[in-house]
Amino acid sequence: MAIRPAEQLIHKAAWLYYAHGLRQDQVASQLNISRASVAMYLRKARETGIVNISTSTQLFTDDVLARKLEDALSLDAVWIAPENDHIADPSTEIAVLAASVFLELVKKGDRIGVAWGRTVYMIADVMSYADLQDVTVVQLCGNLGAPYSYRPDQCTMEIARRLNAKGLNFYAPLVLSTEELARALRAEPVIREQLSGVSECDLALYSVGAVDADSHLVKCGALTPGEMADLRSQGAAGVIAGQIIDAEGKVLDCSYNRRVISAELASLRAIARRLVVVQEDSKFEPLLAAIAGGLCTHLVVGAHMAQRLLDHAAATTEKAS
Amino acid sequence: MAIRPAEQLIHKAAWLYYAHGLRQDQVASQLNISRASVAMYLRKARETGIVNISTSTQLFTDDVLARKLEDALSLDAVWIAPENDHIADPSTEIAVLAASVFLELVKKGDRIGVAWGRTVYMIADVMSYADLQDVTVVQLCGNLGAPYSYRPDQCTMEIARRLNAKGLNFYAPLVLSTEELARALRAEPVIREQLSGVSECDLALYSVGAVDADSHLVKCGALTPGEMADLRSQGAAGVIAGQIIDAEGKVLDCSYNRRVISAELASLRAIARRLVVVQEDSKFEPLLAAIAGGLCTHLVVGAHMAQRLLDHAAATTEKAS
DNA sequence: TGCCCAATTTGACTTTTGTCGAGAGCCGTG
DNA sequence: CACGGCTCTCGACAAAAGTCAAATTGGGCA
Repeated sequence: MAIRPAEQLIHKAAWLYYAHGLRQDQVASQLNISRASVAMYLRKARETGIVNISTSTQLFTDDVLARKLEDALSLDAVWIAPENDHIADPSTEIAVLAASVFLELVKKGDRIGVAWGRTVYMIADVMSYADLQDVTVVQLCGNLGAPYSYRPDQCTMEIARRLNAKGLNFYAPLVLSTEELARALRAEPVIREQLSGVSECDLALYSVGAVDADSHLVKCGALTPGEMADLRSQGAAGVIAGQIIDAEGKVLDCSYNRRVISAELASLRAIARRLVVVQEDSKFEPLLAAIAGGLCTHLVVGAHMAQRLLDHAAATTEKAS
Repeated sequence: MAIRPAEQLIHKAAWLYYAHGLRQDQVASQLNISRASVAMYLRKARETGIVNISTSTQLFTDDVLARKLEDALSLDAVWIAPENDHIADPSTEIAVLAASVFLELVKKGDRIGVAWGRTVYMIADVMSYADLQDVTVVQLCGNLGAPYSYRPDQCTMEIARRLNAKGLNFYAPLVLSTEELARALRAEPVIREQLSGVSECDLALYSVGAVDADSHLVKCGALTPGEMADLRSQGAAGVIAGQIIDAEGKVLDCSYNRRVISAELASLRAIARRLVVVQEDSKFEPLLAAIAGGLCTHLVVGAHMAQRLLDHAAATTEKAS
């Protein structure tokens, strides 16, 4: 496959069609090819991000509820996906919205930290292609060896691919069996560099995990259901980038956390824009914990969750006064 | 006209169509309106920048000629509009390309300085709409009272409108009749603030004017053809933001320049990205002057001009060695 | 050189989209 | 309260875009 001429043609076709507003048949005659080919080239152009179609997500911030939430929780921006409507699947809706929001937050030259989870992978999956050449996507936490399709490195690479950006992976297990080994591995130059580079990110994308038997930590074998229950009784409230946090959003003092290879929460907090996306209503407490810990500046949730958060905030304020 | 519900509908339609990939009839049934209305909403959405379609201008930098020029003239980036092709009008082609390049260079939160001229207005005219709320467009030089449709304030406002950004105009004549008056006016707080704010811009857009009887300075009555010829014999090589520069790109020491209200060249040079667009082949010397004076980091020209610049650079290097 | 395979291109067909004039709803005005 | 004038909306038609199987091209390999 001669890649150069093909690429050139796609570019030219896209240019004439989208920038000049010619019709497909006019493009075809300019380039001396058939209209069908033009249609195909244009599809490729859209798929590869040579052309970029994006919709403003302003609508979802304009929502009064979103504004209230921003005030109540001191967040920089909140987007609320409608759920009342007859839309097929609310969790998909949230992911689609999150993908748009994410693309709107990315700027040229940005360094983006990406964590791991079903939500993040779902966002990557519905994200449209863009052409941001000098963007770097870095992985925030170690890998889980499980055969799941949403491994941390895959999330990172998929998002990097969609953005036409550089992906920076690091290959270490998320959890090790002993604290000593984790310490030693963290001291490895390759790993240390990656982890210390996290705080230089301009944007982070992650979800928050629940502390229950459904958690990926359990499903992937990092923790047994029993251990999870133990952690819960010790005050575990949620999971961020593979680490267990308590209700205040601080790292829980436990053996598990000491065995994890992941970006420190302080590094995450050093990132100016931290986009948290939550799909499941059941992750209410974990999300509260993340917000309490200052791990979230930008939030995408469903209407349901938004209302619960607002009610909670109102109740807390009332109690305090 | 109830503006809220209409806007909401446009947003929703655009969202369902572009983000979710639904067909127009599906969108129509979701929103309980006719497909024809959906089509109309979508057009409005495109026109107002609620959706954004942009094509990568990478193709035009990939050009070997562009790369050579970047090296030869030490520019950050060069885009070359093809002229050999059977494309209708090369100057329109350059303007369309420049508009795309400009949009690609703008980042969120940017402050953009815009000067004045036929070229700049033409770029504004073909520029597609975008939704960049926290961008500010500032006017770089005073106004000419002439009835031309490309007055500095109009250039600024038009570009601001296209970007859905804030436009910052200042109302002073470009040229005054005495040097004292110009000095006094420059000292006015409103004007001083505007001019000193120029160096804080992140991006500038301007063209360069020729020193001849066709110049707008002559057409608008700021200078007589005779005065222009005089300036030329004194070493005037071009016009940038209403100011006359010599072949080295320095402000020419003349009464005219002292009577002008415009951003100082030093302020312009303080702007990180200075996009210069030249349409006419006749502006070769003015462009050389602008480049010599470091007033240009990003350049959009036609293939013809590009070749001339490269030949000139090669000749100069040869002579020097 | 000639053959084969894969990728690309094409023409014909279907589906989707854009557009236009007619009609309906709405508001301020006389 | 009836009357233009206005915009918004709809249905129907025309134009454009998407799709698919068949044909062609080109390049590697025996």
